[in-house]
Amino acid sequence: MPSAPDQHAMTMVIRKLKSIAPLLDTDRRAIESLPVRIHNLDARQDIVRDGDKPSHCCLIIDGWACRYKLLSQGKRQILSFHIAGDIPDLQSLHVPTMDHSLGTLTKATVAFIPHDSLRDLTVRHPGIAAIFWRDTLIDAGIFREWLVSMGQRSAFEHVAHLFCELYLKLQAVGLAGNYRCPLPVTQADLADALGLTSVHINRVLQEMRGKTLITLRSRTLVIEAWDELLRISEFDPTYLHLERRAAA
Amino acid sequence: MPSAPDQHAMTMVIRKLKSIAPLLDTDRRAIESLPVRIHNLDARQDIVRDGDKPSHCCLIIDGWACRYKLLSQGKRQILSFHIAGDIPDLQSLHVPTMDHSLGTLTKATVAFIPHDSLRDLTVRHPGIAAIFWRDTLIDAGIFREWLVSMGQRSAFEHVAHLFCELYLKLQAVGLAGNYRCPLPVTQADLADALGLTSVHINRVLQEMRGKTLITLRSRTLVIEAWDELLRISEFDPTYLHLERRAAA
DNA sequence: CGGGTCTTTGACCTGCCTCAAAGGAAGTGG
DNA sequence: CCACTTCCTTTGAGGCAGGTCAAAGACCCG
Repeated sequence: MPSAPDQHAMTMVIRKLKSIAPLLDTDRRAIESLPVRIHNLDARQDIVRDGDKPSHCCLIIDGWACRYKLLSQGKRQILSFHIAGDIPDLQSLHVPTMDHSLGTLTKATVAFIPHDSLRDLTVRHPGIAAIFWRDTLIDAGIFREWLVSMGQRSAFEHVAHLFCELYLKLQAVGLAGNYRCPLPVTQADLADALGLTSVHINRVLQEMRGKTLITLRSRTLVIEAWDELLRISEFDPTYLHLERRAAA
Repeated sequence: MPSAPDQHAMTMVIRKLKSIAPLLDTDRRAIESLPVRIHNLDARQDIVRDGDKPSHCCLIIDGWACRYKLLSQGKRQILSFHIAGDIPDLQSLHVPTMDHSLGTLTKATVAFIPHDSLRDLTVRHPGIAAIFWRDTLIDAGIFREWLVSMGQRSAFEHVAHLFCELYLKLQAVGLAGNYRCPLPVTQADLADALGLTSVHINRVLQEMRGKTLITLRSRTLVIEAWDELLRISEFDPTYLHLERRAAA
Protein backbone atom coordinates (compact mmCIF):
# COMPACT_ATOMS: atom_id res chain seq x y z
CA MET A 1 0.00 0.00 0.00
CA PRO A 2 1.70 3.19 -1.19
CA SER A 3 2.18 5.93 1.35
CA ALA A 4 2.15 9.02 -0.84
CA PRO A 5 -1.60 8.93 -1.68
CA ASP A 6 -2.38 7.86 1.88
CA GLN A 7 -0.62 10.94 3.08
CA HIS A 8 -2.75 13.15 0.90
CA ALA A 9 -5.80 11.11 1.81
CA MET A 10 -5.31 11.92 5.43
CA THR A 11 -4.41 15.57 4.87
CA MET A 12 -7.97 16.39 3.96
CA VAL A 13 -9.66 14.51 6.77
CA ILE A 14 -7.31 16.12 9.28
CA ARG A 15 -8.16 19.54 7.88
CA LYS A 16 -11.83 18.73 8.05
CA LEU A 17 -11.63 17.59 11.66
CA LYS A 18 -9.58 20.65 12.61
CA SER A 19 -12.27 22.78 11.01
CA ILE A 20 -14.84 21.53 13.51
CA ALA A 21 -12.78 20.97 16.67
CA PRO A 22 -9.25 21.22 18.09
CA LEU A 23 -7.24 18.10 17.35
CA LEU A 24 -4.44 16.72 19.52
CA ASP A 25 -1.22 15.77 17.77
CA THR A 26 -1.38 12.23 19.11
CA ASP A 27 -4.91 11.92 17.78
CA ARG A 28 -3.84 13.30 14.43
CA ARG A 29 -1.06 10.75 14.15
CA ALA A 30 -3.39 7.93 15.08
CA ILE A 31 -5.74 8.95 12.30
CA GLU A 32 -2.92 9.26 9.80
CA SER A 33 -1.87 5.71 10.46
CA LEU A 34 -5.28 4.20 9.76
CA PRO A 35 -5.17 1.50 7.12
CA VAL A 36 -6.97 2.65 3.98
CA ARG A 37 -7.81 1.15 0.65
CA ILE A 38 -7.96 3.79 -2.05
CA HIS A 39 -10.35 3.67 -5.00
CA ASN A 40 -10.94 5.84 -8.00
CA LEU A 41 -14.57 6.12 -8.95
CA ASP A 42 -16.42 7.51 -11.94
CA ALA A 43 -19.11 10.10 -11.64
CA ARG A 44 -22.58 8.88 -10.66
CA GLN A 45 -21.44 5.63 -9.07
CA ASP A 46 -22.90 4.22 -5.90
CA ILE A 47 -20.55 3.76 -2.98
CA VAL A 48 -23.00 2.23 -0.52
CA ARG A 49 -26.66 1.46 -1.09
CA ASP A 50 -29.81 1.80 0.95
CA GLY A 51 -30.15 -1.41 2.96
CA ASP A 52 -26.47 -2.37 2.87
CA LYS A 53 -24.59 -3.28 6.02
CA PRO A 54 -21.15 -1.94 5.19
CA SER A 55 -17.99 -3.14 6.95
CA HIS A 56 -16.02 -0.06 5.97
CA CYS A 57 -16.47 3.66 6.15
CA CYS A 58 -15.82 5.82 3.14
CA LEU A 59 -13.58 8.86 3.33
CA ILE A 60 -13.80 11.26 0.40
CA ILE A 61 -10.34 12.28 -0.75
CA ASP A 62 -11.23 14.12 -3.91
CA GLY A 63 -14.37 14.92 -5.86
CA TRP A 64 -17.94 15.30 -4.70
CA ALA A 65 -20.41 12.75 -3.34
CA CYS A 66 -23.92 12.89 -2.00
CA ARG A 67 -26.26 10.97 0.20
CA TYR A 68 -29.61 10.32 -1.43
CA LYS A 69 -32.78 8.32 -1.21
CA LEU A 70 -34.86 6.99 -4.07
CA LEU A 71 -38.65 6.80 -4.17
CA SER A 72 -41.02 5.25 -6.61
CA GLN A 73 -41.41 6.93 -9.98
CA GLY A 74 -37.77 7.84 -10.14
CA LYS A 75 -37.98 10.56 -7.53
CA ARG A 76 -34.68 11.21 -5.78
CA GLN A 77 -33.98 13.31 -2.74
CA ILE A 78 -30.39 14.34 -2.23
CA LEU A 79 -29.81 14.60 1.51
CA SER A 80 -26.35 16.12 1.68
CA PHE A 81 -23.35 17.04 -0.41
CA HIS A 82 -19.92 15.76 0.54
CA ILE A 83 -16.44 16.97 -0.28
CA ALA A 84 -12.84 16.01 0.46
CA GLY A 85 -12.30 15.19 4.13
CA ASP A 86 -15.87 14.04 4.78
CA ILE A 87 -16.76 10.56 6.01
CA PRO A 88 -20.41 10.51 4.96
CA ASP A 89 -21.20 7.03 6.27
CA LEU A 90 -19.55 7.38 9.65
CA GLN A 91 -22.92 6.59 11.18
CA SER A 92 -22.64 3.00 9.94
CA LEU A 93 -20.28 2.41 12.86
CA HIS A 94 -23.24 2.55 15.24
CA VAL A 95 -26.20 2.07 12.93
CA PRO A 96 -25.22 -0.92 10.81
CA THR A 97 -28.00 -0.83 8.22
CA MET A 98 -27.87 2.00 5.70
CA ASP A 99 -31.18 3.88 5.51
CA HIS A 100 -30.04 5.80 2.42
CA SER A 101 -27.52 5.51 -0.37
CA LEU A 102 -24.19 7.21 -0.92
CA GLY A 103 -22.85 7.90 -4.39
CA THR A 104 -20.44 10.07 -6.31
CA LEU A 105 -21.54 13.15 -8.21
CA THR A 106 -18.21 13.66 -9.98
CA LYS A 107 -15.20 11.46 -10.58
CA ALA A 108 -13.86 10.87 -7.13
CA THR A 109 -11.10 9.32 -5.10
CA VAL A 110 -12.23 7.66 -1.91
CA ALA A 111 -10.55 5.70 0.87
CA PHE A 112 -12.25 2.78 2.57
CA ILE A 113 -11.43 2.33 6.23
CA PRO A 114 -12.45 -0.87 8.05
CA HIS A 115 -15.04 -0.44 10.82
CA ASP A 116 -12.80 -2.50 13.07
CA SER A 117 -9.94 -0.05 12.73
CA LEU A 118 -12.24 2.89 13.39
CA ARG A 119 -13.81 1.26 16.43
CA ASP A 120 -10.38 0.41 17.75
CA LEU A 121 -9.33 4.01 17.14
CA THR A 122 -12.26 5.43 19.06
CA VAL A 123 -11.66 3.09 21.98
CA ARG A 124 -7.97 3.98 22.20
CA HIS A 125 -8.55 7.68 21.55
CA PRO A 126 -11.65 9.00 23.30
CA GLY A 127 -10.85 12.44 21.92
CA ILE A 128 -11.30 11.13 18.41
CA ALA A 129 -14.55 9.45 19.39
CA ALA A 130 -15.75 12.80 20.67
CA ILE A 131 -14.77 14.60 17.46
CA PHE A 132 -16.43 11.93 15.35
CA TRP A 133 -19.57 12.18 17.44
CA ARG A 134 -19.44 15.95 17.12
CA ASP A 135 -19.10 15.58 13.35
CA THR A 136 -22.23 13.46 13.11
CA LEU A 137 -24.03 15.96 15.34
CA ILE A 138 -23.08 18.84 13.07
CA ASP A 139 -24.29 16.73 10.20
CA ALA A 140 -27.65 16.50 11.94
CA GLY A 141 -27.60 20.27 12.40
CA ILE A 142 -27.20 20.69 8.67
CA PHE A 143 -30.17 18.40 8.07
CA ARG A 144 -32.19 20.59 10.41
CA GLU A 145 -31.22 23.69 8.52
CA TRP A 146 -32.16 22.00 5.26
CA LEU A 147 -35.55 21.23 6.81
CA VAL A 148 -35.99 24.90 7.59
CA SER A 149 -35.12 25.79 4.01
CA MET A 150 -37.47 23.18 2.60
CA GLY A 151 -40.34 24.12 4.84
CA GLN A 152 -40.09 27.87 5.08
CA ARG A 153 -37.89 29.39 2.41
CA SER A 154 -38.81 30.24 -1.16
CA ALA A 155 -36.88 28.57 -3.97
CA PHE A 156 -34.80 31.70 -4.36
CA GLU A 157 -33.93 31.92 -0.68
CA HIS A 158 -33.29 28.20 -0.55
CA VAL A 159 -30.75 28.28 -3.36
CA ALA A 160 -29.06 31.30 -1.81
CA HIS A 161 -28.87 29.53 1.54
CA LEU A 162 -27.35 26.41 0.04
CA PHE A 163 -24.70 28.43 -1.75
CA CYS A 164 -23.70 30.16 1.48
CA GLU A 165 -23.45 26.81 3.24
CA LEU A 166 -21.40 25.14 0.53
CA TYR A 167 -19.04 28.09 0.24
CA LEU A 168 -18.32 28.11 3.98
CA LYS A 169 -17.85 24.35 4.17
CA LEU A 170 -15.42 24.42 1.26
CA GLN A 171 -13.62 27.41 2.66
CA ALA A 172 -13.21 25.69 6.01
CA VAL A 173 -11.07 22.99 4.43
CA GLY A 174 -9.21 25.33 2.10
CA LEU A 175 -11.09 24.45 -1.07
CA ALA A 176 -12.65 27.85 -1.54
CA GLY A 177 -11.75 31.46 -0.98
CA ASN A 178 -12.23 34.93 -2.36
CA TYR A 179 -15.95 34.21 -2.82
CA ARG A 180 -15.23 31.58 -5.41
CA CYS A 181 -15.70 27.84 -5.06
CA PRO A 182 -16.12 24.69 -7.11
CA LEU A 183 -19.69 23.55 -7.67
CA PRO A 184 -19.40 20.53 -9.94
CA VAL A 185 -23.03 19.47 -9.85
CA THR A 186 -25.78 19.73 -12.43
CA GLN A 187 -28.92 21.79 -12.06
CA ALA A 188 -30.81 18.52 -11.84
CA ASP A 189 -28.68 17.56 -8.83
CA LEU A 190 -29.42 20.90 -7.20
CA ALA A 191 -33.09 20.37 -7.93
CA ASP A 192 -33.07 16.96 -6.25
CA ALA A 193 -31.33 18.43 -3.24
CA LEU A 194 -33.74 21.32 -2.87
CA GLY A 195 -36.96 19.50 -3.69
CA LEU A 196 -37.51 21.54 -6.84
CA THR A 197 -37.39 20.83 -10.57
CA SER A 198 -34.36 21.53 -12.71
CA VAL A 199 -36.49 23.87 -14.81
CA HIS A 200 -37.23 25.99 -11.81
CA ILE A 201 -33.64 25.88 -10.56
CA ASN A 202 -32.61 27.19 -13.93
CA ARG A 203 -34.99 30.12 -13.66
CA VAL A 204 -33.86 30.93 -10.13
CA LEU A 205 -30.22 30.88 -11.19
CA GLN A 206 -30.97 33.26 -14.02
CA GLU A 207 -32.70 35.58 -11.61
CA MET A 208 -29.68 35.45 -9.28
CA ARG A 209 -27.38 36.24 -12.18
CA GLY A 210 -29.68 39.06 -13.23
CA LYS A 211 -29.37 40.58 -9.77
CA THR A 212 -25.58 40.19 -9.87
CA LEU A 213 -25.60 37.96 -6.82
CA ILE A 214 -23.65 35.09 -8.31
CA THR A 215 -22.21 33.67 -11.47
CA LEU A 216 -22.10 29.95 -12.09
CA ARG A 217 -20.07 28.79 -15.05
CA SER A 218 -17.88 25.82 -15.85
CA ARG A 219 -18.54 24.17 -12.51
CA THR A 220 -17.45 27.21 -10.54
CA LEU A 221 -19.61 29.36 -8.34
CA VAL A 222 -18.61 32.98 -7.86
CA ILE A 223 -20.45 34.89 -5.20
CA GLU A 224 -20.64 38.50 -6.34
CA ALA A 225 -22.56 39.83 -3.36
CA TRP A 226 -21.93 37.78 -0.24
CA ASP A 227 -23.66 40.09 2.23
CA GLU A 228 -26.71 40.32 0.06
CA LEU A 229 -26.82 36.54 -0.28
CA LEU A 230 -26.64 36.15 3.51
CA ARG A 231 -29.39 38.69 3.99
CA ILE A 232 -31.73 37.22 1.43
CA SER A 233 -31.47 33.71 2.81
CA GLU A 234 -31.32 34.76 6.47
CA PHE A 235 -28.15 32.75 6.66
CA ASP A 236 -26.67 32.28 10.14
CA PRO A 237 -23.50 30.15 10.09
CA THR A 238 -23.87 29.04 13.70
CA TYR A 239 -25.29 25.69 12.71
CA LEU A 240 -22.09 24.71 10.90
CA HIS A 241 -20.23 24.97 14.23
CA LEU A 242 -16.96 25.75 12.48
CA GLU A 243 -13.86 26.63 14.44
CA ARG A 244 -13.45 30.35 14.05
CA ARG A 245 -10.93 31.22 11.43
CA ALA A 246 -12.98 32.14 8.44
CA ALA A 247 -14.94 35.33 8.05
CA ALA A 248 -18.65 35.06 7.53
CA MET B 1 -34.69 15.06 46.14
CA PRO B 2 -37.59 12.60 46.13
CA SER B 3 -36.93 9.21 44.67
CA ALA B 4 -40.41 8.18 43.57
CA PRO B 5 -40.70 10.62 40.65
CA ASP B 6 -37.06 9.99 39.74
CA GLN B 7 -37.87 6.35 39.43
CA HIS B 8 -40.66 7.03 37.00
CA ALA B 9 -38.47 9.58 35.24
CA MET B 10 -35.91 6.94 34.55
CA THR B 11 -38.41 4.25 33.58
CA MET B 12 -39.21 6.02 30.36
CA VAL B 13 -35.66 6.78 29.31
CA ILE B 14 -34.67 3.19 29.98
CA ARG B 15 -37.55 2.01 27.82
CA LYS B 16 -36.55 4.42 25.12
CA LEU B 17 -32.95 3.27 25.12
CA LYS B 18 -33.99 -0.37 25.12
CA SER B 19 -36.17 0.38 22.10
CA ILE B 20 -33.12 1.35 20.06
CA ALA B 21 -30.39 -0.94 21.45
CA PRO B 22 -29.72 -3.69 24.00
CA LEU B 23 -28.91 -2.25 27.40
CA LEU B 24 -26.68 -3.87 30.02
CA ASP B 25 -28.00 -4.04 33.56
CA THR B 26 -25.00 -2.21 34.94
CA ASP B 27 -25.55 0.54 32.39
CA ARG B 28 -29.23 0.70 33.27
CA ARG B 29 -28.45 1.12 36.95
CA ALA B 30 -25.88 3.81 36.20
CA ILE B 31 -28.51 5.74 34.28
CA GLU B 32 -31.09 5.31 37.00
CA SER B 33 -28.78 6.85 39.54
CA LEU B 34 -28.19 10.03 37.56
CA PRO B 35 -28.99 13.15 39.54
CA VAL B 36 -32.03 14.88 38.09
CA ARG B 37 -33.95 18.04 38.79
CA ILE B 38 -37.59 17.67 37.89
CA HIS B 39 -39.74 20.50 36.53
CA ASN B 40 -43.35 20.83 35.55
CA LEU B 41 -43.89 23.02 32.55
CA ASP B 42 -46.93 24.55 30.88
CA ALA B 43 -47.75 24.05 27.26
CA ARG B 44 -45.85 26.21 24.77
CA GLN B 45 -42.95 27.03 27.04
CA ASP B 46 -39.37 27.20 25.88
CA ILE B 47 -36.93 24.81 27.50
CA VAL B 48 -33.77 25.91 25.71
CA ARG B 49 -33.43 28.66 23.14
CA ASP B 50 -31.53 29.08 19.92
CA GLY B 51 -28.11 30.46 20.82
CA ASP B 52 -28.10 29.20 24.42
CA LYS B 53 -25.17 27.25 25.81
CA PRO B 54 -26.97 24.93 28.22
CA SER B 55 -25.22 23.20 31.11
CA HIS B 56 -27.90 20.54 31.43
CA CYS B 57 -29.67 18.13 29.15
CA CYS B 58 -33.42 17.83 29.21
CA LEU B 59 -35.12 14.46 29.55
CA ILE B 60 -38.82 14.41 28.74
CA ILE B 61 -40.72 12.45 31.37
CA ASP B 62 -44.26 13.25 30.32
CA GLY B 63 -45.96 15.33 27.66
CA TRP B 64 -44.77 16.39 24.24
CA ALA B 65 -42.00 18.75 23.20
CA CYS B 66 -40.55 19.85 19.90
CA ARG B 67 -37.43 21.31 18.44
CA TYR B 68 -38.06 24.33 16.27
CA LYS B 69 -36.45 27.26 14.56
CA LEU B 70 -37.93 30.71 14.06
CA LEU B 71 -37.48 32.89 11.00
CA SER B 72 -38.44 36.44 10.29
CA GLN B 73 -42.13 37.20 9.80
CA GLY B 74 -43.14 34.71 12.43
CA LYS B 75 -42.38 31.66 10.35
CA ARG B 76 -41.62 28.60 12.46
CA GLN B 77 -40.24 25.27 11.36
CA ILE B 78 -40.77 22.39 13.76
CA LEU B 79 -37.82 20.04 13.37
CA SER B 80 -38.90 17.07 15.48
CA PHE B 81 -41.48 15.90 17.97
CA HIS B 82 -40.38 14.48 21.31
CA ILE B 83 -42.09 12.23 23.79
CA ALA B 84 -41.39 10.62 27.14
CA GLY B 85 -37.95 9.05 27.27
CA ASP B 86 -36.38 11.40 24.73
CA ILE B 87 -33.39 13.64 25.46
CA PRO B 88 -33.84 16.13 22.64
CA ASP B 89 -30.80 18.26 23.44
CA LEU B 90 -28.33 15.47 23.98
CA GLN B 91 -26.23 17.01 21.24
CA SER B 92 -25.44 19.94 23.51
CA LEU B 93 -22.92 17.64 25.23
CA HIS B 94 -20.66 17.91 22.19
CA VAL B 95 -22.02 20.96 20.40
CA PRO B 96 -22.33 23.56 23.15
CA THR B 97 -24.24 26.27 21.28
CA MET B 98 -27.86 25.53 20.47
CA ASP B 99 -28.65 26.09 16.80
CA HIS B 100 -32.38 25.72 17.41
CA SER B 101 -34.88 25.97 20.24
CA LEU B 102 -36.62 23.33 22.30
CA GLY B 103 -40.04 23.89 23.77
CA THR B 104 -43.09 22.11 25.09
CA LEU B 105 -46.19 21.53 23.02
CA THR B 106 -48.33 20.31 25.91
CA LYS B 107 -48.02 20.52 29.65
CA ALA B 108 -44.94 18.48 30.40
CA THR B 109 -42.74 17.07 33.09
CA VAL B 110 -39.05 17.19 32.33
CA ALA B 111 -35.86 16.27 34.16
CA PHE B 112 -32.68 18.30 33.85
CA ILE B 113 -29.46 16.35 34.03
CA PRO B 114 -26.12 18.16 34.41
CA HIS B 115 -23.76 17.84 31.46
CA ASP B 116 -21.00 16.94 33.92
CA SER B 117 -22.91 13.92 35.16
CA LEU B 118 -23.65 12.78 31.63
CA ARG B 119 -20.07 13.23 30.51
CA ASP B 120 -18.90 11.33 33.54
CA LEU B 121 -21.42 8.61 32.77
CA THR B 122 -20.24 8.21 29.19
CA VAL B 123 -16.60 8.05 30.29
CA ARG B 124 -17.31 5.37 32.87
CA HIS B 125 -19.74 3.46 30.68
CA PRO B 126 -18.61 3.32 27.06
CA GLY B 127 -21.68 1.24 26.29
CA ILE B 128 -23.89 4.14 27.28
CA ALA B 129 -21.81 6.51 25.20
CA ALA B 130 -22.36 4.21 22.25
CA ILE B 131 -26.12 4.08 22.80
CA PHE B 132 -26.31 7.84 23.17
CA TRP B 133 -24.32 8.27 20.00
CA ARG B 134 -26.60 5.80 18.28
CA ASP B 135 -29.61 7.75 19.50
CA THR B 136 -28.32 10.97 17.99
CA LEU B 137 -27.57 9.11 14.76
CA ILE B 138 -31.11 7.76 14.57
CA ASP B 139 -32.29 11.28 15.19
CA ALA B 140 -30.31 12.35 12.14
CA GLY B 141 -31.93 9.51 10.19
CA ILE B 142 -35.33 10.89 11.08
CA PHE B 143 -34.28 14.33 9.85
CA ARG B 144 -33.24 12.73 6.59
CA GLU B 145 -36.59 11.04 6.22
CA TRP B 146 -38.33 14.34 6.92
CA LEU B 147 -36.23 15.87 4.16
CA VAL B 148 -37.47 13.20 1.79
CA SER B 149 -41.04 13.94 2.81
CA MET B 150 -40.59 17.66 2.40
CA GLY B 151 -38.86 17.42 -0.92
CA GLN B 152 -40.68 14.59 -2.64
CA ARG B 153 -43.98 13.74 -1.02
CA SER B 154 -47.32 15.44 -1.49
CA ALA B 155 -49.02 16.97 1.52
CA PHE B 156 -51.25 13.91 1.79
CA GLU B 157 -48.36 11.45 1.67
CA HIS B 158 -46.35 13.60 4.05
CA VAL B 159 -49.05 13.61 6.70
CA ALA B 160 -49.53 9.86 6.30
CA HIS B 161 -45.80 9.30 6.67
CA LEU B 162 -45.60 11.38 9.80
CA PHE B 163 -48.47 9.49 11.40
CA CYS B 164 -46.78 6.16 10.71
CA GLU B 165 -43.57 7.44 12.25
CA LEU B 166 -45.19 8.85 15.36
CA TYR B 167 -47.25 5.74 15.92
CA LEU B 168 -44.20 3.46 15.76
CA LYS B 169 -42.11 5.69 18.00
CA LEU B 170 -44.87 5.83 20.60
CA GLN B 171 -45.48 2.11 20.34
CA ALA B 172 -41.79 1.40 20.85
CA VAL B 173 -41.94 2.90 24.32
CA GLY B 174 -45.35 1.50 25.18
CA LEU B 175 -47.35 4.69 24.70
CA ALA B 176 -49.36 3.39 21.77
CA GLY B 177 -50.91 0.18 20.58
CA ASN B 178 -53.85 -1.22 18.74
CA TYR B 179 -53.42 1.45 16.07
CA ARG B 180 -54.28 4.18 18.52
CA CYS B 181 -51.99 6.81 19.93
CA PRO B 182 -52.00 10.20 21.57
CA LEU B 183 -51.45 13.16 19.26
CA PRO B 184 -51.80 16.23 21.46
CA VAL B 185 -50.75 18.81 18.92
CA THR B 186 -52.74 21.38 17.00
CA GLN B 187 -53.17 21.44 13.26
CA ALA B 188 -51.04 24.58 13.27
CA ASP B 189 -48.24 22.59 14.92
CA LEU B 190 -48.53 19.89 12.30
CA ALA B 191 -48.45 22.56 9.62
CA ASP B 192 -45.24 24.04 11.02
CA ALA B 193 -43.67 20.60 11.13
CA LEU B 194 -44.61 19.73 7.57
CA GLY B 195 -43.98 23.09 5.96
CA LEU B 196 -47.67 23.56 5.11
CA THR B 197 -50.43 25.84 6.32
CA SER B 198 -52.94 24.82 8.95
CA VAL B 199 -55.72 25.39 6.42
CA HIS B 200 -54.22 22.85 4.10
CA ILE B 201 -53.51 20.39 6.92
CA ASN B 202 -57.16 20.64 7.83
CA ARG B 203 -58.20 19.76 4.30
CA VAL B 204 -55.79 16.85 4.13
CA LEU B 205 -57.08 15.48 7.43
CA GLN B 206 -60.63 15.67 6.16
CA GLU B 207 -59.62 13.79 3.07
CA MET B 208 -57.96 11.13 5.19
CA ARG B 209 -61.08 10.81 7.32
CA GLY B 210 -63.17 10.64 4.16
CA LYS B 211 -61.09 7.70 2.96
CA THR B 212 -61.41 6.01 6.38
CA LEU B 213 -57.67 6.02 6.86
CA ILE B 214 -57.63 7.69 10.25
CA THR B 215 -59.70 9.49 12.80
CA LEU B 216 -58.29 12.28 14.90
CA ARG B 217 -60.38 13.50 17.79
CA SER B 218 -59.72 14.79 21.28
CA ARG B 219 -55.98 14.58 20.87
CA THR B 220 -56.06 10.92 19.88
CA LEU B 221 -55.10 9.49 16.54
CA VAL B 222 -56.73 6.24 15.47
CA ILE B 223 -55.27 4.58 12.42
CA GLU B 224 -58.11 2.77 10.66
CA ALA B 225 -56.08 1.38 7.78
CA TRP B 226 -52.46 0.87 8.71
CA ASP B 227 -51.40 -1.03 5.60
CA GLU B 228 -52.99 1.53 3.37
CA LEU B 229 -51.26 4.34 5.23
CA LEU B 230 -47.91 2.60 4.83
CA ARG B 231 -48.52 2.08 1.13
CA ILE B 232 -49.63 5.63 0.43
CA SER B 233 -46.63 7.19 2.14
CA GLU B 234 -44.13 4.54 0.97
CA PHE B 235 -43.27 4.14 4.63
CA ASP B 236 -40.29 1.93 5.42
CA PRO B 237 -39.56 1.72 9.16
CA THR B 238 -35.87 0.88 8.66
CA TYR B 239 -34.80 4.43 9.35
CA LEU B 240 -36.15 4.30 12.90
CA HIS B 241 -33.72 1.48 13.66
CA LEU B 242 -35.96 0.09 16.37
CA GLU B 243 -35.10 -3.11 18.14
CA ARG B 244 -37.40 -5.69 16.69
CA ARG B 245 -40.31 -6.35 18.93
CA ALA B 246 -43.18 -4.44 17.38
CA ALA B 247 -44.98 -5.40 14.21
CA ALA B 248 -44.89 -2.99 11.31
C1' DC C 1 -16.68 16.38 -35.53
C1' DG C 2 -20.20 13.63 -33.49
C1' DG C 3 -23.02 12.05 -29.67
C1' DG C 4 -24.46 12.47 -25.28
C1' DT C 5 -25.34 15.36 -21.45
C1' DC C 6 -26.73 19.70 -19.62
C1' DT C 7 -29.02 24.17 -19.94
C1' DT C 8 -32.47 27.14 -21.52
C1' DT C 9 -37.04 28.52 -23.15
C1' DG C 10 -42.21 28.57 -23.76
C1' DA C 11 -46.93 27.51 -22.69
C1' DC C 12 -49.96 25.81 -19.70
C1' DC C 13 -51.38 23.67 -15.21
C1' DT C 14 -52.17 22.65 -10.18
C1' DG C 15 -51.22 22.03 -5.31
C1' DC C 16 -50.95 24.66 -1.85
C1' DC C 17 -51.25 29.56 -0.05
C1' DT C 18 -53.69 33.84 1.51
C1' DC C 19 -57.16 36.22 3.61
C1' DA C 20 -61.22 36.30 6.04
C1' DA C 21 -64.85 34.81 8.82
C1' DA C 22 -67.83 31.54 11.21
C1' DG C 23 -68.45 27.59 14.14
C1' DG C 24 -66.81 24.41 18.01
C1' DA C 25 -64.44 22.89 21.96
C1' DA C 26 -62.25 23.40 26.11
C1' DG C 27 -60.54 25.73 29.99
C1' DT C 28 -61.43 29.45 33.69
C1' DG C 29 -63.48 32.20 37.01
C1' DG C 30 -67.48 33.38 39.41
C1' DC D 1 -72.30 24.46 36.89
C1' DC D 2 -72.88 28.16 34.03
C1' DA D 3 -71.03 32.05 31.21
C1' DC D 4 -67.22 33.82 29.28
C1' DT D 5 -63.09 33.74 26.78
C1' DT D 6 -59.76 31.93 24.21
C1' DC D 7 -57.94 28.91 21.31
C1' DC D 8 -58.73 25.64 17.63
C1' DT D 9 -61.01 23.86 13.58
C1' DT D 10 -63.55 24.40 9.51
C1' DT D 11 -65.16 26.64 5.22
C1' DG D 12 -65.00 29.64 0.98
C1' DA D 13 -63.03 32.29 -2.77
C1' DG D 14 -59.36 33.72 -5.29
C1' DG D 15 -54.19 33.84 -6.28
C1' DC D 16 -49.39 32.38 -7.15
C1' DA D 17 -45.07 29.70 -6.78
C1' DG D 18 -43.44 26.15 -8.70
C1' DG D 19 -44.62 21.88 -11.60
C1' DT D 20 -45.18 19.51 -16.26
C1' DC D 21 -44.25 18.61 -20.89
C1' DA D 22 -41.77 19.35 -24.84
C1' DA D 23 -38.33 21.01 -27.74
C1' DA D 24 -34.38 23.75 -28.98
C1' DG D 25 -29.77 25.25 -28.05
C1' DA D 26 -25.11 24.86 -25.91
C1' DC D 27 -21.40 22.53 -24.17
C1' DC D 28 -18.10 18.92 -23.43
C1' DC D 29 -15.31 15.11 -24.35
C1' DG D 30 -13.53 11.46 -26.86
